[in-house]
Amino acid sequence: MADICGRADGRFVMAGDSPGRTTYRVVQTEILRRITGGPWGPGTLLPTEEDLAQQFGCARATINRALREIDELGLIDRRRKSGTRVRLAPVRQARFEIPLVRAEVEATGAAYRYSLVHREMPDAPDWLRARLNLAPGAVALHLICMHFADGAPYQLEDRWINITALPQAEDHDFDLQGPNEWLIATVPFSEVEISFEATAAGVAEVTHLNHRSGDPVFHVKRTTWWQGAAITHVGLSYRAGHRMTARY
Amino acid sequence: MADICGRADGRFVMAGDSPGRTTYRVVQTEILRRITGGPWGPGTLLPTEEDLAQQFGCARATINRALREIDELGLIDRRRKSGTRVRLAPVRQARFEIPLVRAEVEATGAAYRYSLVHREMPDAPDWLRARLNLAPGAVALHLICMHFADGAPYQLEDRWINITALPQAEDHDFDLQGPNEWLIATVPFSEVEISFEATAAGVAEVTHLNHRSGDPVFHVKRTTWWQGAAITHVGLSYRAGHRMTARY
DNA sequence: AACATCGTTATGTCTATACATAAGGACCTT
DNA sequence: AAGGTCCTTATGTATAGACATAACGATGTT
Repeated sequence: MADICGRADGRFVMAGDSPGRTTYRVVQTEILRRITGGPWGPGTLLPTEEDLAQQFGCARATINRALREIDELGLIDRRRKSGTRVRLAPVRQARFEIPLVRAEVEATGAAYRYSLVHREMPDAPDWLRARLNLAPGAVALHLICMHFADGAPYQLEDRWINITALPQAEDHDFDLQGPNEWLIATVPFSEVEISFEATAAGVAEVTHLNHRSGDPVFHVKRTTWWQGAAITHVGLSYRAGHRMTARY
Repeated sequence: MADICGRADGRFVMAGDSPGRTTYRVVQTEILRRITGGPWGPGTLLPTEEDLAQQFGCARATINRALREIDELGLIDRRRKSGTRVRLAPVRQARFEIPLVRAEVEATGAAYRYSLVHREMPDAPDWLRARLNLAPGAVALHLICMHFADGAPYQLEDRWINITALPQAEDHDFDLQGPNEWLIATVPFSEVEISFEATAAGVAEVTHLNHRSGDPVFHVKRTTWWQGAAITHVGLSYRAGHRMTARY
């Protein structure tokens, strides 16, 4: 990496700019180093952007960008007039990528297979009507699907689709393609609420995922809106031992 | 919000700038609107930054910032020379804030209480030595703690601390303050790996969380490093019915 | 002491301009 | 057809300079 050389007068010199090493990144790295391991512990008031620009020998806009991104990480607190302060307790946040099941399976090197287990279009049950804000007596498309990894059950999908908002779904054939992939192609930019919990295996999980009744199941519920209208609600049950992992 | 008025010549006029409405935000909102509901569906090649700057009547740097942030959302794909394209399938990502248990409990309006259940300093078991990269025969500080919400069990914490890396931990009194809060104050800027899973209630969960044996438990495992050295590993078991929720 | 006013200051944003850099495409060679 | 060279183009970054805006703190008023 580009070296940063401290000098007696407090100025810094950036040297050896290897490819990919932009000024704001070098500055950012150095500031992060000072915060996380160096002289700028929690609570420290940083020099002003102008001072830092002087010290690093760059424009204030460059310092501003470096600090803005560190702010987005949750490590510092920036306020007009008061200046930039290192947070006492950094705001911890984890980012999870939510992949398609297909991608999730194929990323492990396993072969992916999909199958539609069940399809019907009953009156929407009360809990679903409440969740998707459906009219009384509305019908909804109910799909149960299985996703396999190398032939073994991987995920059970229990999906409801709002036919009023998405009438095309009624005529679509979900035998070959999972509803998720179709939905993403049809309604690409939706709002999502997702939640994770541990549930006990019921009849469906016992039948399709080879769980024993009452076994712990990693379960995801997801509701999707588009332009204010609820489109679909899905429950995903994973095979035994499933984990979600992230770093931050 | 500030209105954007389309004109016959394709130019746009920004009007009615209410407070907080900056140019790049207005531009961003309008571009997002065109992508998510308007003419720029998946696969569309957007005009160049220069063209957009012309159309919106602002500088290219402003367009650049708006597009850069949309890129970070995972909605577009930007490439030099090729230009900016709307992703066929947006990259879905959820952000979870990882709060302190105390904050988590108090956010629900409940009163928080902490208690130390158990403290010892045995030889580190093999699985822990592997995880924290400890020397053979190393000892580790083992703490079991409970977190209560309005007097009811909320979370069981089973923590191991690397005494070699953090010798202060041995002398600290964890009777009043949870190890998490102490660690955050002591080692504020650490790297973390976190994972979620569904496990079956064991003896500890039955004893402290009132689960029945084998009940599903929402379980979190977290390992923390600082400057390359593993500091601590913790397992968190939640009371029945716990959920983690996010929107994106 | 409580409160309103106002100047100062550090960050927030915007602009015009410049140069850097990745990469598509045309052209030429083998 | 396959491969290499060079030109062109759109994004990526950096800059100086300017004005906007939130908010601390001092000053004056009730």
